[in-house]
Amino acid sequence: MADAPRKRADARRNEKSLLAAAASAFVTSGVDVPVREIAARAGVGVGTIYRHFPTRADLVVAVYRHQVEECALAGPTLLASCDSPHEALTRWIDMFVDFLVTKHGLAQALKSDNGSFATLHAYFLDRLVPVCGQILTAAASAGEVRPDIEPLELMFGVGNLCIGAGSQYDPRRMVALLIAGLRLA
Amino acid sequence: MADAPRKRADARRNEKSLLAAAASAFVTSGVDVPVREIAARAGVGVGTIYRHFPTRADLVVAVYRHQVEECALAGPTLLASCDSPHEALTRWIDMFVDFLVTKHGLAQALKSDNGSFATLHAYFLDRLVPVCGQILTAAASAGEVRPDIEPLELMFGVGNLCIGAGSQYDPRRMVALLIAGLRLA
DNA sequence: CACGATACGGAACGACGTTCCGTTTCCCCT
DNA sequence: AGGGGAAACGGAACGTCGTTCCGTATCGTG
Repeated sequence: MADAPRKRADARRNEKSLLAAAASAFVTSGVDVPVREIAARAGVGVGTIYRHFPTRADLVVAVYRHQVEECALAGPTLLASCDSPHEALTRWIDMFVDFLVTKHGLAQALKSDNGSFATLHAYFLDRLVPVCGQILTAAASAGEVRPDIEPLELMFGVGNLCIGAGSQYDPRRMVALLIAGLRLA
Repeated sequence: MADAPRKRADARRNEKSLLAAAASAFVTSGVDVPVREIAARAGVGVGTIYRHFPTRADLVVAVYRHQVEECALAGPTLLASCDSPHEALTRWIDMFVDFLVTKHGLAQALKSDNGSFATLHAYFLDRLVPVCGQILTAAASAGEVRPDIEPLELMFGVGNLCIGAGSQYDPRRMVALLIAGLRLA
């Protein structure tokens, strides 16, 4: 695993174009944008997409990896800087919500058991669930929230609330309601 | 609008087959089951489906109309028979959740702004939102829940929580959390 | 029974995801 | 420098899906 066997120059170039094209296509048409359109924007053939990113999930992960990382790192930071674990939880969840709602159909894709999204699923969860768990147990230890809620289910619940938010309700408000329900009387 | 101009016998027969086939197909493959499969199960051509049910939503509405009606009627009943409006709210929401989770992809379809689901959307909302609103205002008047939550947003929130429940969490439990968040301290 | 109205079936079309392979491009080695 | 094999490319082709359309079959009435 020492040194990665350098890929060809055109391959690296195309991968970059693809990432840029996908990022731009995602914001205008959601993560469900047709493969052909991403290919067209990047000026490559569809085959090239599949070679670099075998599943759509791989592409989505690659595009959003940076932001997911940011969200994961914010967890410990918030926990250290906030007055109470509950405040940290609220702030972190808000951050997570903001991330989800700005990406059309991302949460949608996350819940899908479509198989082709399995990678996406796994990546997001592996990275974020432990962070959420850390904050959650801190808050539970402080007696601020119920101790019987798993981070996994909380994150799925929040994710699902963000899916359909559309214009029907304010996702942050609705999620806040859910978080309020966590509180111990 | 006096008397409906009797349809042909074969047309009525096919409509029945179609409803039965769709109902059975929905439970085994979700409401996203391919049109061709419903047609095959009913022993008719695809054209026949579109003649009877111009959009998929019309078919779904027809299949589930009875259960939606039941849910709508239960609202006033619960309100009258329960000790507190909040208990009625809890019970009614539970009923709604049970209805949603047993229909794969129904909530999914409900949130979709796909256009072809507009009818479905409208029907469910027209029928259930007023009922939810009635219970909600009763509970608010009794000082049991926050008065600033609209029935529409609550129902969407609950619906979205039911969408991805899958095996990740118990939808009733998660929805209960949301309802708990409604409570006034 | 015959004839118009009504309804039927499934071929046909366009959009999409995905695969596959003939062709092009790159990069290393001599 | 330049040649050859590996790596990567592009887009045609295939299967699936929703939807439309119209020639054909069926119904029910006079």
